[in-house]
This record gives sequence, structure tokens and C-alpha cells, in this order.
Amino acid sequence: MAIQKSSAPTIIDVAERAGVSRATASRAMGGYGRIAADTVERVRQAATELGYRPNEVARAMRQGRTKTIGLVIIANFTNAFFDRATKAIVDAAKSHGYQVLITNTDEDIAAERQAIDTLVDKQVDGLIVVPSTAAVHDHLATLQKSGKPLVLFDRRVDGIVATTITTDDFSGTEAAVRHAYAMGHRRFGFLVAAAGNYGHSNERPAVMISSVEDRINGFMSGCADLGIKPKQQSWMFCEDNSRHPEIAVAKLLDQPKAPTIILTTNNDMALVVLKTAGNRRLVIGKDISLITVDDSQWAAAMAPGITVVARPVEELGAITVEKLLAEIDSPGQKAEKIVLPTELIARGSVANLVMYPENEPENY
Amino acid sequence: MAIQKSSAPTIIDVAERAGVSRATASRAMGGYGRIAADTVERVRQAATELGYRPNEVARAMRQGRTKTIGLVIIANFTNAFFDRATKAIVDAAKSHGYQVLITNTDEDIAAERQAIDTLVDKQVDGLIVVPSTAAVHDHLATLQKSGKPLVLFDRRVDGIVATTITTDDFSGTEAAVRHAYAMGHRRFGFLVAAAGNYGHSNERPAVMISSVEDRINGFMSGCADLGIKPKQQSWMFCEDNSRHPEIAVAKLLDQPKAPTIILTTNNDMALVVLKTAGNRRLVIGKDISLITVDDSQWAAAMAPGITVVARPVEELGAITVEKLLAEIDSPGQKAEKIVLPTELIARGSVANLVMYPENEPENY
DNA sequence: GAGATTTGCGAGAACGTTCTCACAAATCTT
DNA sequence: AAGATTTGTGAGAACGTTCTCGCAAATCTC
Repeated sequence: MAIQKSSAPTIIDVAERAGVSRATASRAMGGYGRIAADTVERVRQAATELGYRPNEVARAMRQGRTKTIGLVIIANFTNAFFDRATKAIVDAAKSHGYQVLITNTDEDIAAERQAIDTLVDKQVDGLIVVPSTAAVHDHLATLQKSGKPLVLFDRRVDGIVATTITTDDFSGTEAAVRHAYAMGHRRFGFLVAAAGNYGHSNERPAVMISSVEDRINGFMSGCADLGIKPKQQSWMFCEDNSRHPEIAVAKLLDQPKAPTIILTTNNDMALVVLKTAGNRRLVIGKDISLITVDDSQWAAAMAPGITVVARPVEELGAITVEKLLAEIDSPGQKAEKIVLPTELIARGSVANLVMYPENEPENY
Repeated sequence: MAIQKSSAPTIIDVAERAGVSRATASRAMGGYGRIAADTVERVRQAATELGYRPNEVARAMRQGRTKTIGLVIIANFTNAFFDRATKAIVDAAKSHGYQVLITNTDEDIAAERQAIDTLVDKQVDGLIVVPSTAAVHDHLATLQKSGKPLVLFDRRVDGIVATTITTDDFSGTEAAVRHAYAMGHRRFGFLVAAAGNYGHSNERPAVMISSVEDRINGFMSGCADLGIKPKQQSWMFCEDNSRHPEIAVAKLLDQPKAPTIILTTNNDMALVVLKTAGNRRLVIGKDISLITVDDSQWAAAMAPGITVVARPVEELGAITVEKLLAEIDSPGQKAEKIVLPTELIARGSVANLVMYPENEPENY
């Protein structure tokens, strides 16, 4: 009568059943080293009979690699960008035989530090980090010094020399301004997401996330090129996930010469504009226009559709994983700054004002 | 001159520096067993100086637990429900000191099998699975037989005795029907997501996911109670992530006596209704009404807001993790079927037709 | 057919931790 | 003060795998 093994079979059980040594069994399963073809067959047979599955923890311990990468990302409700990115990264990793350990930081630097520590403790082979701020990066420097491969996603951090994958938000936002201008808009509202306990204000915060920085610069560049003067621009910086965006939108709309179009730097902000417009019975694409960064299914499905600056999320994720794995496989890759193009997708949320001469710049 | 250690310090390095044995150093760091207070102090000091961090892989190997749970989930673009659930689960796990390995199945049973195998190989302490189908479950049975804790999320699987956390979609959908009826609607379109290569049809597929099954039953129960006859109902089953939903919606709307309201079983379908309505210049909440299952930020922000059956995603995630950890900590828990309540959130997407007598059931 | 090479396999160490056990020193008991 | 107990520590095994090394048998070389 066979003795009931309580726990899962190990390579030793397989070896015994096949009548070979541990080493040989391991070779047979791993398909490496010198080994006779019929021995492989015998061992594989025994493994199947026992339902043997290699213990990846033990393997990781011996080999010093876990085939796991860590993802430190922010995940909030509405901003589907990071959700889509997460999926893209998980899928890309899987296709290369890697699994992903995910940690949310909710844009909190303390949580980010802790997440990195935890992932390093778990011996991930490398990390993909969406840095929650550009201002603090000693923990990233420490991480790099330890030799752990690191790739930054979506946001640059000056002072950290690491491969960084971002999108061309400068050009994207600039294109948005040009499009609005071409549609006859001359008074621009600009609603900028600012992380942290910022509240809302038309004063620019000292430190901004690089992607937002790029959008700001793109906006300014577009305005400068087209001769849109400061008095034609109303800026509002505010933290998302609070009531501040609603107040900020109200302030934008309640000005004597309210903007005809609002540009928002993310979906959270765009939804607030939508909501406020709805409450005031303002029709999007008619009474008030809107362009936002990041495409989404709802932006495409709504009537009218929302004009957006779309970013290639899936490619972004795939390239990020590729670059990280390259560094894992052969450390010492040179740090690259990869910038993927953005695309303006014009839908119906921008009213066509070209027939209304009172909007001409002469009036300013 | 100190010799430069290339790799991270181990407990042995700490022990040497503190002048104690490996065992003592481990006790000091782990805070267990008999150990003198000043020894603890000395070891901790040495550990800090060296920047020692315990290798969780080695610890996992020795202790037979990884403090990691596996999540096998479907993740598609629009249906934010699972994205939110993922975040909820990750956060809940973290608060209990667990990390989460995530794998997407994209509703594919082969991918699901493979994902489970991979996670088990990685020695996760337990799994949370969103089963992609109720029809196949031998792999889940095998998993359970191996003794690995398993909790099912959002979908029941008959034939598998495991703790299952779902929502009361029956009551939710029934409430949606009642609400629509109260608003004067008498012709109902029902757009049901069906996974797999189903195409679109008004014939009910043989096997459905339990949550969708519940929604169907809730719809039928509501109709039966209110005396809504079959000829007042137009059903459409179709697979999402394809063009079929668009065709299905078109068929619903192109009937001689088109429904005044469409109920959809998920956000994907709702967005298709939105899109089709927009293309046809039908105004939501006026020319055509809509209720969908699952709330979202965009459903709340749109004008008009979309009336939804909301589900408590965060609680769902938290309870799921709790139940799984309970089973991990003390195996042999009895399998529970936990059903959390849903809530109908009435917004503006359901037109008030009570003034229009031609919609009375007498006309059918 | 004798030496050189190749082939196949096993013994044992190693990865970094924790845990069991044993034992000496310190403290308590009466 | 002698025995009993408690306290603190270290030696060594164990987790399951892979990898290095050595050795015997088989095969090749001329």
C-alpha cells in the first residue's frame, strides 16, 4: 500500500520513482546538461505520474532570480490610464515568462518607499516605477546602487539616470491648443492636475510631475506660437481626488470673460468639467468645449465624443517590460529616454466657433 | 580596508558583525524565542549599519509560506469593475502584509488554467479566482484537492465548494426593472453580455456566468411581477469586445415597436448603447433610456447621469481577502456564500414617460 | 588495442533563512 | 549550598532546487 504523501511531490520523489539521482532528475526536467534521451523520458514519465511541479521558490533561491518583476504604480478610480498600463505590463511580462507583483502607492511617497522595499525583499528581478513625485528620489538612487534593474514609467525624474518611457505630451497638448484655435477658440481654460495637498490655485506649484510639466509647456508653446496672450488664458492647478477640481472649474466658468474651451490634463479633471457643465445645463461641444489628455472608451462613446490627446498605452507597457528585461538579462544597458508619440483624436466636444468674429483676438 | 561585498548582506554578515551566531541573529531580527534584550539591540544595530534586509525568498522557502496571494482575474478595457476590484484586493492584501501576484485571463479558460498553475508553482499562499466560465471547473477541483486555499470572486461555480463572494445582482436588476416601470416604461430592451465566441442572438446561451444568470433572473422576475409580457421584452445576447453589441443594439432599435429603455448587464454594453444613440441623434434619457449594471465615474459625470445598479466593489475586495487569509491562517474553514447588496442609483438616463398613455400595457 | 575523448550520472555543496535541540551559565528554591 | 529551573546561545539540519565536480563506462582515434 502506497504511503499517502501529505505535501506536494518534490524532485526527490520524481528521482526515486525514476530510479535516478536528484541531479539527474533535475537535469531531465530542466533539459540542460548531459543526459541520455531515454533517461529524460523516464524522468518525465515519473514526474507526470506524480503530478510533479517544480517549486519556483526553491528554484529562485538557488538561481538567484525569481522571474518576477515589481510594479509600483498609482491606481485611482477614474484615471484608466494606469489601469490600462497595468494590464499592458502584466500581459507583456507574462509573454516573456515573468509574473508581476503589483503595489499601489496612491501617489504617496511614503507608500512608494515601502513598496519598493517590500518588492526588493521579495527579490523581484527588477522594478517598474511610476514615481509619485519628481522632488524626492533618494530611494530610487539607493535602489539603483543596490544593482537592481529599474525602469521609470510615464514620468521622468531628473537626477536619476534610468531608462524612462514617456509620451510626447508636449506635442500632444500643443496640438490640442492648435486644434482649438483652428476651431475658433480664443479664450482658454487650462485645468492642471497637481498631486499632493495642494488645494486649488492659479499659482503654479514649485515641483510638478514631468508629464504634467510637459503638458504645461506644450500649452504655453502652443499659445505663444498662435499669439494667445496671457489674458486669454485662465489657469487652474488643483489636486484631484478632492472637491477642489469642482471649485476650480466653477471659478473658470464664473469669470467675466469665461473660456470657451477647457483643456484638462487628465480624465479625472475632464469628468469634473463634464459634471459641472451638466449641472449648469451647459452642453459640451456647444456651450463649452473640452479637450483632455488620455483617451477612454467613454470619451469615444459619449455624445458628443470627447476630443482627446491619446497615448499609446499598450506599446508603452510592452516597451517598458522589454527594456526592463533587457537590463535584467544583461545589466549595464545604457539608460534611454524613450518618448512615444501622442495623437490628437478630434471628436465633437470642441465647438466650431469660426463663424463668430467676436471671438477674434482683436477683442483682447 | 573593508572588503567590498558585491551582493546584499545576509543574516550571516549581521551575525558576524554583532559577534553572535546565525541563529541568535535570526532570533534578534525575528523577535522570537529566548534572547537577551541587549543582544537584540546589538544585532539590530549591526543590521542597520549593514543595511540588512531579510531575503523573503529564503524565508518563504524555510517557512513554507510566501506572504503572497495570487489573483486570477479578467481585465478588459472598459469594464472598470475588475480594475477597481483589483485595486481593492491589492490594497486589502497589503494592509494584512500580503502582496499580490496578478494574472489576466481575458476570460479564456486555457489562460486561466495556466495562470493557476504558474501561481501555484510560485507557491502563493492562496488564490482568488474570477472563474471565466461556470462550465469547466476540473482545474479548480484539482487546485482544491492540493490543499491550496481558494476563494471565488464575483462568480459562483456550481460543483465547487469554495467560499464565494458575489453581489445581489438578482435584486439589483429587478430593482432596475421596477424603476423603469415606475417611470412609465413598458417596452424593455435587454442587452446581455455573453462570453466566448457567441456572436449575437436572441437565443439564450446554454451556460452563463452566474452573475449574468442572476441579472437575467432578476430581469425576468421583475417583468413577471409587473406583468410585463414577453412581447414587451426584446432580448439580445452578445459577446463583448467585438462588433456584435453594436449590431445587437441596432436590431433592438430597429424593431417596429422599439424598446423605450435598454438594460445592459455591464458597462461595455452600456457604452455601445451610448455610442449608437449618439450616432442616431437619439438623446439619452429622452429619446431612449438606459440602465446598466456597475457604477463608474463617467456614468455619474455625464449629462444626463446614467442610472446604474451599483455594486460595493471595495467591500467586495476587502471581504474576499479577509476570507482567503482566514483560510490560509487556519485551513478547513467552512465554505461560505457571501452576497453583498446592490444599490440602484437613479440619475437622468431614464426618461419619465408617465404622462404618455400610449405606452400603457393595454397596447400590447 | 591502447590511449584520448566523450557521455552519463551521482555525491555533495550551495542559496539564506528558521527551527529544533542540546548545553552551559545564571538564577531560583529550600 | 546543592539541586532544580530558567535563560541565553550555538551547532546543525532543513526547506527544494541547481550546479560543480569527479568518476566510470562508452566511444572514438590512429
